[in-house]
Amino acid sequence: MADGQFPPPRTHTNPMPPLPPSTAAAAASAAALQQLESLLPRLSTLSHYKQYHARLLALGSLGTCPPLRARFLDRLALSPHAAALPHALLLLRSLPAPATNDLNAALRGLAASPQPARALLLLAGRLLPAPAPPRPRLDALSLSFALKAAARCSDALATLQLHAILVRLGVAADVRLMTTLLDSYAKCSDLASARKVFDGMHVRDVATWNALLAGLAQGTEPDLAISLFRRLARTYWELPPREEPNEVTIVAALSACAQLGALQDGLCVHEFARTIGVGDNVRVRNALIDMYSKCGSLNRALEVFRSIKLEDRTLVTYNTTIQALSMQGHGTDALKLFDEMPEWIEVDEVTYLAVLGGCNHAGLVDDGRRVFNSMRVPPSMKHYGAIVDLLGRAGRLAEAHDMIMSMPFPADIVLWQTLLGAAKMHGNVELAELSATKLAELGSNVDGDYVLLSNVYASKARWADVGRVRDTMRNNDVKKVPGFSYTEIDGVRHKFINGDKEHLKWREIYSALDDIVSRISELGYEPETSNVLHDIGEEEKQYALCYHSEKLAIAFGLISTPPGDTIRVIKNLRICGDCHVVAKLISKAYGRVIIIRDRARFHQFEDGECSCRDYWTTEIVNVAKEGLRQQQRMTGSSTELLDARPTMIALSSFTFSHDPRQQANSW
DNA sequence: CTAGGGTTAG
Repeated sequence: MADGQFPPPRTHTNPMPPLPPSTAAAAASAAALQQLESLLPRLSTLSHYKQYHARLLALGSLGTCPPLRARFLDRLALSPHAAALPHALLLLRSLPAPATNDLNAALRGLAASPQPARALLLLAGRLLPAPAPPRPRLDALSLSFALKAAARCSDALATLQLHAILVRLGVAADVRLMTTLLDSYAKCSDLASARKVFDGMHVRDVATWNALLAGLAQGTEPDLAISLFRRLARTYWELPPREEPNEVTIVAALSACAQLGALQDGLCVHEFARTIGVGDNVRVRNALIDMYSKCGSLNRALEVFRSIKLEDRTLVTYNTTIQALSMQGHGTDALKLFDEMPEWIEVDEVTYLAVLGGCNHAGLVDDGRRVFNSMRVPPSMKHYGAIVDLLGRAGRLAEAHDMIMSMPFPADIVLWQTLLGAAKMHGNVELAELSATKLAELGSNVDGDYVLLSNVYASKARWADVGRVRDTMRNNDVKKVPGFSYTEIDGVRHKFINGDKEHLKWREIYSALDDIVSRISELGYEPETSNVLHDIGEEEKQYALCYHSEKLAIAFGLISTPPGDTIRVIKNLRICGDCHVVAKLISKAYGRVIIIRDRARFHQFEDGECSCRDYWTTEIVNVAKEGLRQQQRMTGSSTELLDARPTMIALSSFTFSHDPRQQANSW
């Protein structure tokens, strides 16, 4: 059958005629159906699917054999072929009376598609043109697929509505469905609701625990994730019935440790993984590489990498290890590993991001360009971000700007921030102004942008312009991104926020900082106050700078560990230029190795030098990146919506199986 | 028959 040659869609006003009641015909049809059934698993090309569809039509089986029809629809909707899903929807539309399983097949396919929001539209009856065919009853499976879709487009409102519907539908005791619900809340960044669902479940299994654990780990609560993991691990030693943690538990827990840079916890999770016998699992090992690398132990990370047999390594194994080398500034090694990847592993966009990052951190500009030019996948915004940073940082501002201009899509906020940072670094007023203009157009209103622009003006002594930027800041209610740092002492994490006095020992810490400043002043330290944004006096500026969270963490580390011990600090943003200078001087004055992991990479300070060779000290504040990404995920997934209204899934439009009065009437 | 949880990312 040629493309698009289906009979016109049937509606409830134009139903499929019933087959004649002939026993001979029925027998023949039964044999044909059996044959079709055995053919189902072997369908692969779109042509196969169309031929199959044609045969179902010819046999009249679309109406008489709903189970086969639904299974066919399910396979069709999930087929990777681009035209398969639209075809499945066409088929669904042609059914005079779709069954629950037909709907579920389409929901499943849409939920897994690049536009998951369309699954919600289908559920709300807004994907089928009027007059819509009668809609089938929903079951737990329908909601499971819909929740998956809601999670994939971070639609918190849809998750809430689906929660209401599943309660009304009487399936709120279904462990799998409730786990999906929990997961959806977590993926929509509503961790409070995810926890409530967890707490309200009378029966849980390991997947339920894992869903909450992963949600906390990847959200804003890695500390809670580790507590939850401890709770789960404890039950392992109890008598059955108990939860059996598995490799998924381990991967999620390692992810929390990686985010926190919690080496002690990470080592415990590794030990526990061996105890429960999943220490050899590749995904566990991939997560171990990441955990060790983010905890600053590149050696342990590489040890795990080498322990994975060549044939067991996956794309993620390489991506993670290349990223580990990149973060430590080992760009040449990252490139080498990239070149050594077995040819049977197809590289992806993450591989390129890791390699380009490695070139960037090591200042390998030409290698980076070469890699970018030889990319085997179309470069995304992030790849352009990496190459623009690479070129801009190296002072090749014109090339960086050309790169932005040559992109097949308009630059986003982060990209202009990158160019602005580069313009600041190299004192290019024109590009700084251009970037700032674009940032204003795009609605960015974060302190870092203004600071960079005002610094460029200040470097050219254009004080009137500096004042203008400050006025704009005052008028615009500028957002500030709170910077914080952690340091771990004897397995306990201490968190510091800029200028905070929450720590029990804050007096000692501040007095230690005063000592530090006077001691490194003898080595020639002068505070670099131009980085402080507030419109405040010089003395206050020094004060604000002096108590950056990483300085508090270093000072605390210095007074809490024996002389000679390495001080490790983790920071959420990029380290500022002044803190970088201070860390170098402390490492010299106090004979300490200081390792700071910032948003982008590791800095290892030793004897007055940093492993980044001062190539990586600008203070671009890549704020709101998470929020931005989420926003892009949502809008990206909604581009093909019929309209921009939120998908309201009206409770009143459903029939509920436990209500006999409504059950009889299937719309 | 068809469902849930996982690592890498400017």
